[in-house]
Amino acid sequence: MPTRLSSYFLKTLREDPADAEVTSHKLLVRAGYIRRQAPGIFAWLPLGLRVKERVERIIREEMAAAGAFEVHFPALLPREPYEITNRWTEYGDGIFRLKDRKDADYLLAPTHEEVFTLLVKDLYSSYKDLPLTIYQIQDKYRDEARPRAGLLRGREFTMKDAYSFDVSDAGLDASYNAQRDAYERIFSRLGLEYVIVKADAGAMGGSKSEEFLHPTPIGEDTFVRSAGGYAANVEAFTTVVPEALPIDGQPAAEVFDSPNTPTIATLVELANANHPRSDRAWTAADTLKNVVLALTYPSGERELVIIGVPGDREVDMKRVEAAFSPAEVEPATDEDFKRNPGLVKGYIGPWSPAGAVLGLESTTGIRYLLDPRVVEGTAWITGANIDQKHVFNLVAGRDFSADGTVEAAEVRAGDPAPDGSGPVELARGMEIGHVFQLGRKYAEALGLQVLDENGKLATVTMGSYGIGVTRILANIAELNNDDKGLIWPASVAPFDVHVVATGKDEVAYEVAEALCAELEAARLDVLFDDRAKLSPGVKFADAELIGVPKIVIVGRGASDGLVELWDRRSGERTEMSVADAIAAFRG
RNA sequence: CGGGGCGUAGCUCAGCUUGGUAGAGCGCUCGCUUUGGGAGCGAGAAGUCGCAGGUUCAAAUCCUGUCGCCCCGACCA
Repeated sequence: MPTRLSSYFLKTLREDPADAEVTSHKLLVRAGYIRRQAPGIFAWLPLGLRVKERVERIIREEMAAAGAFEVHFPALLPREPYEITNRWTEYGDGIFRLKDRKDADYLLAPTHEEVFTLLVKDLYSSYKDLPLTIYQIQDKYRDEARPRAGLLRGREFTMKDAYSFDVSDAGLDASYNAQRDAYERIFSRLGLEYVIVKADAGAMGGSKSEEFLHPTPIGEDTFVRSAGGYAANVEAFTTVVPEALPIDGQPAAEVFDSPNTPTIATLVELANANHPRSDRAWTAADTLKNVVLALTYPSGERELVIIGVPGDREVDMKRVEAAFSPAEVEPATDEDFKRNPGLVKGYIGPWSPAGAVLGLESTTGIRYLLDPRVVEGTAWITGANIDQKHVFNLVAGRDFSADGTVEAAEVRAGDPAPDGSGPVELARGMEIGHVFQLGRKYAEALGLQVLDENGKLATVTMGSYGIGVTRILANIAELNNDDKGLIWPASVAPFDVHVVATGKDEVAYEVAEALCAELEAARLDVLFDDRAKLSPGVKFADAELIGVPKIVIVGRGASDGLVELWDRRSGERTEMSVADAIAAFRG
């Protein structure tokens, strides 16, 4: 039986909801797919459920093809497993916590690594049982500081999360690649463009991590890519190290007076005015900016570190956070400066007439890390560690050295890709999938070991693989619409055909009824607009809003056995016989 | 947490500056007409103007506080 609109649970809205900003949110609410319950939390209506199920079906098919088994965990979990891995604490305000009647702590799971690990530990003891990949499609809960954009960043969202278990690193690679391949097939079938970017793996201690980003202006992640195929998260981008320059023959360093130079621009201006260079003017790129940061480690230990970057580049806090993770990073405070009188605020540099205050021969004991571009033989204008004095022609490797390098400077369009594939551009993307080699972190913490072929206990190595189901759905909606409404790709459309009966002639309804029966017999999901006493304009507008890609209009030609095939995407309407219409869908 | 905007009928909004009977369009109910692009006419139902205090003869409107929502940022996989 077709789904009849006259009695379906559906109300479309004529106007955009006031609380929606992005297209997918507006249209999904207007067309009756979802309703908001609380910030970032939505109810799913029949149409929405159908699309969600279709997205999930594609994922299930590809998971099965990749040899993964579906399981299902509760969203409501006890505190203990997360306590063992320290994530109860690490997640901070990011998780929903609650207590039962006995005052015991529970949480709504933000992700399920712990319980999957424990499940395998429960049941498996031998290497012969591995490899294993299991997954679930489950609602996740994260108490986001700012949910936004409807389904695109919710506090409740549906995720497919898979976990692989292997004895060997090679096995993990294979499991990882199987999931990665499955993701490529899934996104291709969904018609979602994606780029695979190297992701920062530091935070979770894993060895390898890649994100699937869907390029879109409303994306929240900035990534870089080159025409030659390089793609990376900004945090994971590595700077191309230039060739070292000869030190011999470079002029000696000179200290100069530099009062009132609060910015790099004023410093450059003053240097050009008072100490011009013969071959070319000084620019911001000739200056070395030294920034003092305070790192706070999870242990509570606090460490100052100074990073030096070319003056024409800002320090990118996201990159810095990634570089020093899991430490928290903040700018040094006035207190910090007071405790370190060797640091002259505004005039910090890796050198001093009185002896090095920064770098390897540091007298301050503060680590000094440099941007990779500051290679041996490069000359810089930088602070002299004396109030109101800077120094120029300060040569790396001759006049100063550092304790290492750090990826802290911002990435800019035009920077060379590290793999030599050309200059990069910056683009916005939204994370729709993430594959991650976790390694043995969780297995170690939770004691997941199996006997190997030598009868010795071996700690299992794991991967975790996530796809944001509801986010994918929103991205598809974001991509497939026009000013009239949604236009679903056939692979995820809530119905295969939308039959609209219209006109005052009873025959139209009879012909439409028969047509629906034929289409159903051909195993198509049919939505039948059988609403009588409703003007045609309303039905057409609803059909366009709902967005089933194939529409059949049964109206004025019905008594002659003619119907119109209406392609929602192209807008094209073709009149044909009922038999031809059926044949078109069968073919 | 910082910045901005908004809370009035089921929905989208006007009214607030300058205090004086609570409004429109859509939706909903009933009747008649209408049926290829969100129909017409007529008759209706429907709101503690977010909440609390204050000023005033009188508060949707002015003042104070508070709660909530949306957006930008911070944060976040």
